[in-house]
Amino acid sequence: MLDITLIREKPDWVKDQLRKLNDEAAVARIDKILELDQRRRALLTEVEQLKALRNNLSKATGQLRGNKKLEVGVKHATAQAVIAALEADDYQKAQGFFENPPQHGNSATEAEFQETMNTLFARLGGLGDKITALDEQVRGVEEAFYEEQLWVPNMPHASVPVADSDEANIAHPVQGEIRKFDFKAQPHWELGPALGIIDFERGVKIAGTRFYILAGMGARLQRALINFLLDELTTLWNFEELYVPLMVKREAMYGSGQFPKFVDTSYPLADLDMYMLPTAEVAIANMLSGEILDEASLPRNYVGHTPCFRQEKMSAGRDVRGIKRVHQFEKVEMFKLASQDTSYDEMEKMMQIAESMIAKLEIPYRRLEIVTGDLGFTATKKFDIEMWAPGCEEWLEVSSISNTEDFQARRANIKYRPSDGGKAKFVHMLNGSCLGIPRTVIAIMENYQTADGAIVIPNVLRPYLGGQEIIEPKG
RNA sequence: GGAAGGAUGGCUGAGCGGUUUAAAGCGGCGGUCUUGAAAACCGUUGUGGCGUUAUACGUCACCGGGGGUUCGAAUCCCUCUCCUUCCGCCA
Repeated sequence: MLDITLIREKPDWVKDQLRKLNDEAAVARIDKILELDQRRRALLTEVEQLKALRNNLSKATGQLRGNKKLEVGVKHATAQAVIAALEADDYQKAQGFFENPPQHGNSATEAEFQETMNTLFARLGGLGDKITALDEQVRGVEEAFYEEQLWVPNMPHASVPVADSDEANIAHPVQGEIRKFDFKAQPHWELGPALGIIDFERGVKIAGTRFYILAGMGARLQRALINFLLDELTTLWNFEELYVPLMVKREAMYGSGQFPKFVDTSYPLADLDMYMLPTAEVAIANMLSGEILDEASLPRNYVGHTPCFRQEKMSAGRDVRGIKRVHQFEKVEMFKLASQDTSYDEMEKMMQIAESMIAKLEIPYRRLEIVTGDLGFTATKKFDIEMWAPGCEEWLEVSSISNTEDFQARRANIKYRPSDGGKAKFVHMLNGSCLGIPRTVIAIMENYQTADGAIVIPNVLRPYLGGQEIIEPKG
């Protein structure tokens, strides 16, 4: 969610940014938002004035009734004067009578005074009805106002290259050696079944297309990789490991920005209003919602390993072979909450961490700087890290590192108290994979394959596999 | 799954339909005193929205969430969530 003050003060600038993101629909929403904002503020001013009056009049009425110092006659005369003012819709004047009661009372009895008070209560009811009606209008306008804002993406950082499509993303130099093969490198969807470590047919049999089973050393290799990554992150890089719910409430999906725009890519649970986790980011981003953190506790580094569940409707028919794009996959996710001054430094650190893992796995990789047209909904700036897969002959996105600045923090309402004691500010929230597991498995299989279809296990993973060095065909 | 009791500011805890602003204590912050500290004393203390002459002032909302009753709700009613205790079941 954007800061409404920004939209109010620089609407044209905001629209320009949205055009860089190719989001014409959001551009149209800006005028709608401004209009709703105006209506909302006008209504608020009106209803709050009435509420202030009601508060004063109700309080004064109660005090008059219980007042033991004034004679009944004076109280009765006051009530009558107030009633007359209310009938003329002159609330200020009514208030004045409470503050300065008439000098001389009449000869009313206690019973007559109570009777008159009941009339006074009834007159105040009219004010209450007006307030109720206005409150309803306010509620309607605010709902529409909020709903519109939910569809507006984050603003790109000034440093993000402006371009329309992902084809313009800027590739940084390749790190590591791209291996030269003296035989035809096979794709993992050939290697896996031949070695008996990936079973596509039986995965599809039980769950449908884009599901698969890892078997034997395939499953163990995945588990070794996950353990390697978690161990590095927790012991070397000071990340706190989290085990999180794999199903989350609807609010969580809104908080991290998946909803409302990407409802279609989620797996809802029938009748429960809960959703299968599309990424650990959703769970971790919402974990601290509504809280105010101490600046001294920032940055907070979290790592969560979870399965991720995605419908992948957007890419129906694409990447259907192998385990590159599937409905359920493992991911080790880094998540940071940082102060506003440090978030881009923290972003750079996250990239270096992810790259250090890939370097240790000894797989060639490169950084990809994402242009405006490919930024996505929540990020101000994004880098992908890609591994080379010589079998399918493509660069595989194994990590995507985003700074969302305060966009998610506004939705989830997470702030920090600055060390100098000033007003609470929204935290900056960053997320980045380290790493996407199936694609890393693909890269390992294809880079480490031998001429006879075996797979050498990367050095750093061997301790996790009882020292085993190679996965060989059976028999 | 059943029964009962709860949920109040950073924390403890009073208030249970109107008697100035949610009492009091603890903690935090600032100050006085002190060579320094402690103690004591004084002052101060949350979040969000709206308005304005905008580090300030005014105003509205917030006592677990939502809805209702009422002229007026922390207080009464409904509902949901969570917590505690007891019973049942259980990896």
